[in-house]
Amino acid sequence: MPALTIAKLAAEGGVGVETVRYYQRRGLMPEPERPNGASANGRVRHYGAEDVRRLRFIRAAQSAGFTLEEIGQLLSLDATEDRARARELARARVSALDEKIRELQSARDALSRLAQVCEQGSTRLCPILTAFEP
Amino acid sequence: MPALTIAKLAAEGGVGVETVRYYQRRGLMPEPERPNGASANGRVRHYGAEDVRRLRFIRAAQSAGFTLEEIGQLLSLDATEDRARARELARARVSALDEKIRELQSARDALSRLAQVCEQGSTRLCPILTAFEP
DNA sequence: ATAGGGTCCGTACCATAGTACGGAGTCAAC
DNA sequence: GTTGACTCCGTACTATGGTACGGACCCTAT
Repeated sequence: MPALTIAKLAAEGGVGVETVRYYQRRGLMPEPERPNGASANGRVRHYGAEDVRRLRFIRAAQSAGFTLEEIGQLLSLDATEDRARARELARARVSALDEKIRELQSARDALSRLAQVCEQGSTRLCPILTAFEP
Repeated sequence: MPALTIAKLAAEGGVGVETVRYYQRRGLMPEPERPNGASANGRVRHYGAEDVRRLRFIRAAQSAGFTLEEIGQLLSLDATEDRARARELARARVSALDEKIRELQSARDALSRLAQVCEQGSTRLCPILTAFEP
């Protein structure tokens, strides 16, 4: 356990320090105990490998389209081991992703066609407004 | 040209009236001339097929990941017929979409595996936190 | 001619996900 | 034993894309 400071943790997760603190406020990241020893308030906290995993999970789940709210649910499900609910959330997101992927794929194809048609030197128009029409 | 009111136009585009007005404020939708006839201020505006196309384009471009800012650029490019720039924007977005699609696909697969593993009655754990780990 | 529903317009408010700031405390190195 | 970088904490502000509200006005049907 490498005993990271918040800046190191943030770097491991590819985010800024303020973002980690924001996740703490939202209850997504734990606020570790301050090592009790001196003036009660203001001691520096340290983080370990678990925190890095958790932070990376949050980022990955975000890129999978979960909101921070939903990610909070997932994290507590992970603690309570409510498999049924977890499966439900995962399946719902898979469906949403399938639809989103189809949508992006069709947008991608439309834009790709547009770029072709708008080739420099082409005599045809560049029909931006109708690019997405079926 | 069917002469739509703003509510009909919004319905055609699948958005709310307030959203159309928001797009007008942002300069994405034209604010049609008021039919001059009576008290100068406060006449009801009418919209036609062009407006419907424009509104639908905005929604489609949004789902392709363009921001409203970029959509504004696309719309003015459409007016000026700057093909080179249009091609550039389209190509950039195609690349971004390709990457996004790959990302979503891999998230989808991870979640799909998770849902399988979290099958009810399964004796295995439901490893939410590690779902996205390679 | 009047009632109701829709429009117009400005301004305010919302949710999401951060980002910035300022003052105080802490810690490691020199 | 002080300097400089970093931490802690609360509060405020940002960007994006809307949504809501309220008072005035308009328009159509009855």
